[in-house]
Amino acid sequence: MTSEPNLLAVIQRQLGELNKSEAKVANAILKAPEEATRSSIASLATAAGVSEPSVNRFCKRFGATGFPDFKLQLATSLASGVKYVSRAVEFSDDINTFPSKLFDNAINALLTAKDGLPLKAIAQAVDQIAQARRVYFFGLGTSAAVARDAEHKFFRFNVPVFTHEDPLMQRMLAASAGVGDLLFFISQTGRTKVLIEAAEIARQTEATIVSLTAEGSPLADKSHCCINVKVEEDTEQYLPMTSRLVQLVILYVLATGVTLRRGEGFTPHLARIKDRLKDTRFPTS
Amino acid sequence: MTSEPNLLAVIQRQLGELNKSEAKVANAILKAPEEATRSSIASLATAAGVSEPSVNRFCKRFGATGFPDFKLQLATSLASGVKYVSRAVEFSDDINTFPSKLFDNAINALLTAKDGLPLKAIAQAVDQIAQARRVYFFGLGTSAAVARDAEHKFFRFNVPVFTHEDPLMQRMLAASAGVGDLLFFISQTGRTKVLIEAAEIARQTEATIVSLTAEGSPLADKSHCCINVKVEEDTEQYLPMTSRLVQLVILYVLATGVTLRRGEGFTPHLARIKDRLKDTRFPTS
DNA sequence: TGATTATGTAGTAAATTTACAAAATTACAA
DNA sequence: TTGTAATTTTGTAAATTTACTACATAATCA
Repeated sequence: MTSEPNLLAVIQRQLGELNKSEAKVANAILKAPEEATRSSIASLATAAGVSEPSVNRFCKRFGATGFPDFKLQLATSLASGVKYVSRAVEFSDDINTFPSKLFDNAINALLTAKDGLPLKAIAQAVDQIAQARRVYFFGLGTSAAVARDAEHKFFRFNVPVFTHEDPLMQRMLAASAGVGDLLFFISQTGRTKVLIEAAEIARQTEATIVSLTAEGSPLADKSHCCINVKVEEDTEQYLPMTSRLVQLVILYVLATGVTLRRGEGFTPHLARIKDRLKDTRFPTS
Repeated sequence: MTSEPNLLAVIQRQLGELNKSEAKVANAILKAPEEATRSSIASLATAAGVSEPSVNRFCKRFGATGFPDFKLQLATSLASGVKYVSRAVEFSDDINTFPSKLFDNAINALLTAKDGLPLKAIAQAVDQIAQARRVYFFGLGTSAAVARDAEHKFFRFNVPVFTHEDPLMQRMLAASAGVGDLLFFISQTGRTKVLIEAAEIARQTEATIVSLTAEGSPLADKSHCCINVKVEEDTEQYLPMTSRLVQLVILYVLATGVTLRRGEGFTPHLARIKDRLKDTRFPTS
C-alpha cells in the first residue's frame, strides 16, 4: 500500500501509454477530480463516454483494488495538495470571517513547517543546549518576545538561561562568552545588523552559536548550527504572525528535546517548579 | 463545501452528546480511523456492535450525505497526517517522532480553538481597543511574553501601548488609570493573585478591563469583557505551550480586527513603519 | 485470416439506503 | 414511587443503488 504522493500527477504522466477508453477516463478525472471522488462508477463512465467496466479496469491499472478504493486514493491525494492555501484577510471581512481565516493561516503555517522540519539541525541544537553551561537568548523586536518565551521554557531546567533585548548587552555578553556558553540568536530575516554584529563578535570566542532564522542569511552563516524553517510568506504583510508561531513551536520542540535527554529522573524537578507556582494562585474553587 | 479540517476532532468532541449506538460507532472509528475509511458499512457496523442503519445515521449526523460520503470526508481529514487526539510525548520518543507529535498537538489546539471562538467577546474587545486612548498589557510569567508580543503588534497602530511585567508597576498603573484607558490582562489560569489584585484596583477607576483568560475565573469576573478560549489540556504537563499559542493567535485576531476597523486608509501607516525597519537590516543580496 | 487485445453487455453480487416496526427511554400524572 | 403516553432510539427487512465478473463482440495487429 505505497500510495503515490500525487495520484493525479501519475495519471497525467501515463496518459500517453493508455488505451483509448482508459485515456477517456483519465481525461474525465483530470478535468474534474473533486467531482470524480464523489461520483459513482456509472456517472463517471457516462461523463467519460465509456462503459462501467472500463472505468473499473482503469482503476485497477493504477494500483487500486477497485473503484471505491481508487476514489479513496484520489481523495487522499487531493486533500494533501490543497491544504496549504492561506486566505488573505480583506477589508470586506467581518467578525464572522476574519478570525477563522487567521486561524486557518496559522494552522497552515504549522502544517507546512511540520513537513519540512530540519530534524538534523534540531537534534544538534538539542545536544548543544543540553551540554551548555549557560544559554543566552538574543532577539530584537518581535523576536525579542520569542526569546523571552524561550527563557521561560528553558528556565525550568537547571541550565542558567538569560535573555537580553538590549543590543549593547548582547554585544558585551557576546564578547565575554567562552567555552560552555551557548548563544541562541532568534531572527526572522537573519539580516538584522546589530544581531549579526553580536554574532560576529561571539564568533571570536569559544562560545557556541545557534540560530533560529532564515536559511542562507548572514546570521545563519555566522552560526555553528542554524535551524531554518520554511514558512510561507504571510499573506498579511504588515503584521507577520505565522513565522513567529512556528519559531515558538520550534523552541518548544527544543525544550522538549532537552527534557527527553535528561531522562525520566528529571520530571520531579519540573513538578517541583510547577508546585511552587501554586502559592501565587487562588485555589480552584 | 465548508468541510471540517479535522473530522475526527469533531467526533471526539461530540462524543458525550451521542446516543448509545452512535457512541459505539464513534469509538470504533476513533479506534481505527484508517481502517474505517476502507471498510464497508456492514463491517463497521459489526465492529461497532450496532446495526447498519445506525452507522448510516451516525454519518448523517456529522454532515455527510451517507456512508460513502462520510468515508470520503474521513479520508480527506486523515490525509493531512495530523493525528486528531493529542499525543503525549514519551521518553521512548526520539528525534523522528517527538517534534511532529508536538506540532500535531499545536495544530490540534488551534483547530479546537477555532471551532469555539468567542466571536462576540472578540468583537467587543476590538471595539474597546479601537476606542481606547491608551492600552496596557499586563501578564506575568509565561503570559508576560504574550503581553510583550501583543505590545509589538499593537504598537503598529497609533494607539499608545504599554506592557508591564512588574506587579508593582501594574498596581500603580491600575490605580491611576482613567477614562479612555484599557487594561488588558493576560493569564492562562485567571487565578494569579497579584494580577487579580491589580484588576480589582482598576475596577475602582473608570478604566476598561479586558482579559484573555479562563472562563469563570476570578480574573474573568473582574473584567468588563473576557475572551475565554477553550483549549484542550496540554498532554505535556510541565511545559504548557498550546494555550499560549492560542492566546497569541487571539491577540493577532484582535490586532487585525482593529486594523480592519481603521479601514483601508490606515495601511500606508503600517507600510511606513515597516519601511523604517529596513535601515536596520542588510539588504537581501 | 487468425491471434491478440480492447471494449461493451448483461447478469450477479455486494453495499447502501429507506420504510417501518419494535424496543427503550423519558415525561408526566395519579 | 408507579403506570401510562409520548418520544426517541434502534433494529429488521425490503428496495435501491452501486460495483464487479463473465462472457461476447469489436477492433487491432501480424
